[in-house]
Amino acid sequence: MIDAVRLADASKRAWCLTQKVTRKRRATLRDVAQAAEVSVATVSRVLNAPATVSPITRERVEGAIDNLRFMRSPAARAINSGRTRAVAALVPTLDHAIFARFLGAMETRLGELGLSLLVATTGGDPDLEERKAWGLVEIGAEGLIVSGVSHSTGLDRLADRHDLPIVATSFFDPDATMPTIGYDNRAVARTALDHLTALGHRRIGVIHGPLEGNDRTQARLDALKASSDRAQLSFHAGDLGVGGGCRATAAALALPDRPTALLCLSDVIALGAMFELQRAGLGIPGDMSVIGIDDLSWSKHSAPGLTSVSLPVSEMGAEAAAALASWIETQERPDHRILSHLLVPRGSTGPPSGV
Amino acid sequence: MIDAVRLADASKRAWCLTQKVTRKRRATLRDVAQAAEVSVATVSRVLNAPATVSPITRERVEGAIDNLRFMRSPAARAINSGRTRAVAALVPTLDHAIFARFLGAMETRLGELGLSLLVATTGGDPDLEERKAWGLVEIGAEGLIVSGVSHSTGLDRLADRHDLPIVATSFFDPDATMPTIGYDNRAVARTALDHLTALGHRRIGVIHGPLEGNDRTQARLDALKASSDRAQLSFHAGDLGVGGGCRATAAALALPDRPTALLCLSDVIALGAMFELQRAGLGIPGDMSVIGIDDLSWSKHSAPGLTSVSLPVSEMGAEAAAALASWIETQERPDHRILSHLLVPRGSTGPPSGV
DNA sequence: CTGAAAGCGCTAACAA
DNA sequence: TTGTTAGCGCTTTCAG
Repeated sequence: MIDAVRLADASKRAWCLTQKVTRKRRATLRDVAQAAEVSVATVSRVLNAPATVSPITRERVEGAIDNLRFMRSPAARAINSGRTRAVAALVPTLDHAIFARFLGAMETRLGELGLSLLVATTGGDPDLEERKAWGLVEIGAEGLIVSGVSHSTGLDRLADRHDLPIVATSFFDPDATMPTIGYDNRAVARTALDHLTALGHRRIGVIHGPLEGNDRTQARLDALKASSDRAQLSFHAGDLGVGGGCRATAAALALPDRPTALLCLSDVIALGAMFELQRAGLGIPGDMSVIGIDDLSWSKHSAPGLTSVSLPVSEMGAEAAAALASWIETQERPDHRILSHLLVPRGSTGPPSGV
Repeated sequence: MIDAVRLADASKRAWCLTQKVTRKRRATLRDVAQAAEVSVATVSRVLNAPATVSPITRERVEGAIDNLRFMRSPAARAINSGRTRAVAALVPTLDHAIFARFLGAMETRLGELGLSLLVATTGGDPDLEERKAWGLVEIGAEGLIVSGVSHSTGLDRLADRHDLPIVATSFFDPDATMPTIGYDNRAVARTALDHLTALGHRRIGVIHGPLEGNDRTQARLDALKASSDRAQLSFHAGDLGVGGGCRATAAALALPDRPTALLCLSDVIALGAMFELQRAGLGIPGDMSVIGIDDLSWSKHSAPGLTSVSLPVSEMGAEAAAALASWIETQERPDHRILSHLLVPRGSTGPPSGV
């Protein structure tokens, strides 16, 4: 019945000013126009270019807007502008400081650029990754930032099919089909190893998490294996998280020819290693050196401070956001970008005992 | 010129089948209809109710869809359905395990419910909180879940203005204007205190983070102060994070009449306390008991295991997601909901020395 | 089973 | 400065 009113000859302003819109139906631009006795164009103007409307009409319109508690429909705006102003990030999990930090930086940067962030987690499952990616696009993501798995072809299909900007992060690979913004995981691992060998360590236990669907861990491990002439390396896998670090470390300690240093592929794992060493009554770095990767915010505060390779995670988030935004804006695909890591030596590493 | 084609008499199917759509313009429903020689309605049907279309036409249409790499416009769908299928969460920061875990659980649940998650961070700033909330709604969030600050009136205005479903989490308050889903922070703090006093501690140092814009910390502190007849409490504030815990702990240790136990208002702070104690050469729990709140995933693995009050953070995320979804779906505002916490005694607490 | 046509709520020419 | 009027891309009656 509201429609009947609308369809009535618009020039004949015979409607009743005091009519109450049926409760629960949200006010539209037309309702406002009607209430303010102006055209929809005028209302649209006070919304988008207030300066072009005479103060007096503007006030009237604004009054109507307030009375009717009007809000523009995002969908209708989007359909006209062709833009939703939202992009999406796909990460394996939020329950990991490194991804959380990454997303935080990204969200902040996107906010500055006037974009909102959709977040979805994949649990490291390529299938889910693909499904969620489609879902995100279907609800309006203008671009995607993926972190983690990423080498799946599903995303390539999406990118191709939809001309969707997708940037991959957490690794750098100039040969990848989509732009990558990240660090060189092989170099990162080598940096850690170099630090240990430079201190004189020759028997080193490498403590790492699960490999499945984790390119980063794999790349680091590969680099280490390729450098195994520099030291005698033993590899110990654990589950995700601190617990995994504990168990893998226990395995390393049980070795007949125990390592003099532990190279942990993440700070979280290193924390587990430190706990385990403490339980074993081993001193750090006196009995065992420990180095991590990530340089999480607590690493500098541990006792002793954890030597770590600092990864440009926040920078990566911000850069990825900026790259994606510019891609969307200019239609020009951004270049791959490598970010540098940095060794942060602290108390947890020292020369092997007996040197 | 494409439009010229479109405007040509539609019944006269005189267009060239091999014409290539101008590259870069995304295919629309009409393009598909044209290519498949059917009406837009039919294309829409194969998209939304494939069963109602004859297999042969359907195949033709699907072929066209593939050829033209067609994807429906989310905006256009939303404008018709009135639904965006996205909700938003507003948290102080992502850089904190507790919020990350919360969001993770929420995203998972929302995914099951067919909703996507927009995430924005406020840095604990009420102004930013309000701005971001409006922004999220303006790009299409159908509902909001806030965590942290939340007592700002700005959100109430938003809720009122837009009839926007907003649920508040991380605390429980049946008198709040919006539905709250959370735990009783006062009870949580009392549980921790009870544990310590039951063990015989009478001088307890309370280690906490910043208060500004943090209702949860404030509520916990209030409860503690109200119970100060049970023990002699000293309060030590630190910055956010492990570092803050270290410094506040150092202050507590410097007290002339040193506490026998440290009640840390979060596990992160407790980690800082443990590090600091280790640096000071004090044994846990021999020289000093430590209890935290949160029961983060690493807490059980520390050396010794950290006694903590487990907070139903994941459950809270899932519940909040479900409540918001049902609110949106049924238009019925959900009830407040209180979730229970649980003391998890581990090795870091014991009777005071000398008892 | 299929098509024509009327919108959804808004923006943007183009006129007045 | 303001109004008229086409659409945006899709869904959805209502007829055939």
